Amino acid sequence: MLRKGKLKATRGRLAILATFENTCGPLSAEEIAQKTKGVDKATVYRSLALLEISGLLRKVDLRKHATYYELQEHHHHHLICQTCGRIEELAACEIETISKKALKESSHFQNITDHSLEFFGTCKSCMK
Amino acid sequence: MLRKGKLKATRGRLAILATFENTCGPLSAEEIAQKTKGVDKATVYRSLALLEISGLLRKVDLRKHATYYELQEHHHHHLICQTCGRIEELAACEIETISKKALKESSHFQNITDHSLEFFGTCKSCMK
DNA sequence: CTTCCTGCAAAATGTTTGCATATCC
DNA sequence: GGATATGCAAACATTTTGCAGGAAG
Repeated sequence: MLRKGKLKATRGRLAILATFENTCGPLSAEEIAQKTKGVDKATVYRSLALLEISGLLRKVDLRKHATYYELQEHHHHHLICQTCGRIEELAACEIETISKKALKESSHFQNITDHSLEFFGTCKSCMK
Repeated sequence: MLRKGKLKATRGRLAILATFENTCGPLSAEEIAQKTKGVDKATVYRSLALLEISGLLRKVDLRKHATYYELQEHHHHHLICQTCGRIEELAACEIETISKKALKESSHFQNITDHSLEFFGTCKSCMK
């Protein structure tokens, strides 16, 4: 898995990836550092950056102060409750068309390599 | 403009809004504090939070460490160059359909009030 | 005149860096 | 063995908070 990203399989990185696999949903750097015992915070930040560049992880925008990451397994987006923070995963994504139109409309961009799409709203239990 | 958001029209808030109108594109809290002379950083952060809640400003995800805001005038999204950070504004947004499908697909959410959609890629001058 | 806003200073939080040592291939 | 990753501690950046005085409705 790490070799696919052209990265050395070190203890720290393996531990971080293991943490992701034992959790569902996005994690902040802080949370990862906490859950991954025996790995320094600095290493966590450095690893997250590398893992993101090599495409194993992806940043998620939750509109919080901290940076969140999740495993780049299948492409998907999120529904985030603005009240309690609950996160639901959305399977479908039909954004390719929009993306192509965006590039066509653009005057200065050569290509689009990535996008972020998150929906914010209220979940049923916060609604009452 | 502030009254529409049920906020007092204070010196600080007026100054911050003025800064936005004198600039094009998203601004970070830091940048606003710098450009808006005579207003304290703490006031800037407090005001930005309020202005966002009342819908006059909106957060923008640029995948940088700092939080960016922009005036909530017309609805639009951005194209962000991953190399130089150049930002282009996209006029069109046909995401309503996707949003409705997302809500239908969801099991726990009552409504969707907002979304964030940004495209990341490379601009022509960074391509060579 | 009452409520809310503001500045200042300090603290909390989140992230990055330098350097010596340890680890991976 | 050589390049790269790690831990530790310290620096840095960003955001939040407490409190006393000031401004808006």
